[in-house]
Amino acid sequence: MRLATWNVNSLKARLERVEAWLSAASPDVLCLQETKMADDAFPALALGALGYEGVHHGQGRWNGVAILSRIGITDVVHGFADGGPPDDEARLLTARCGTAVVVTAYAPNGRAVGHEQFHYKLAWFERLAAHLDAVADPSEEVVVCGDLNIAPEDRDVWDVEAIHGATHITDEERARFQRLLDWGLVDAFRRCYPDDDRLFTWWDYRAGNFHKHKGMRIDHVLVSEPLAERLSWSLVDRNARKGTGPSDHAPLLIEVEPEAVPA
DNA sequence: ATGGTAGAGCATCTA
Repeated sequence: MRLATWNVNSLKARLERVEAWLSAASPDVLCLQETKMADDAFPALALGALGYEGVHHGQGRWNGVAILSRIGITDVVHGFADGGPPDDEARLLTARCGTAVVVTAYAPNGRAVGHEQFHYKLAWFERLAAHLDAVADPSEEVVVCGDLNIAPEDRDVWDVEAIHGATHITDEERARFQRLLDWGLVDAFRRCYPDDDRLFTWWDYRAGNFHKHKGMRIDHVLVSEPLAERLSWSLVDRNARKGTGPSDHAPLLIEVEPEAVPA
């Protein structure tokens, strides 16, 4: 199974690039974040023409997440299944694709440490942990992916001193990321590149940061052990961040070998 | 120089 996650920063503005990328990269599952559209604007026909079924959880101007799959989509859950009230913001979508439970997430940015939105971010990760308990078990095939808006380590940031005191790198946020790993998930990209620093998935549009390689690794694919033990490779497609009209995020892919079938 | 760009939608808000 080939699975990818991509914060597209508006699916409407990025549809042609998404279509071209699907054809070139040929993922079985593509999780999207920041679609910035309402459910009735989701381009199901255009994506269906490429062989992908899609489910979308949106609200209009902001946020919005989707799962595209050519290996089936069932058991769709919009938002949190933790028993709490509905989230005001469309940031979470869960579905079964083939044999895997796939959770796609667009975590809150946090804006500034101590800001109301920062507390919302921390609480949002608490709910995500409870959501995982409700929809999946780490002994099965589970993928939690998306723009988590956390750089797990200092080496996942271009210059940690330059953003000292900012969001994405605080101990509180990193503890929430670690909690996902403790639940039974493996950071697939880091497992493939244990010794490489400054490999990023996002670069600010401003000040030519992409070309200066000033970015962060804030998009992640976390997989349960049954998938991690069959993980073949992972990569960030930086070419998709180039050219005219890119998202500020690059797609992140993983490839998992098929489960061995006894002869 | 406390900046810069992009998207939604038409004044700002969010990132």
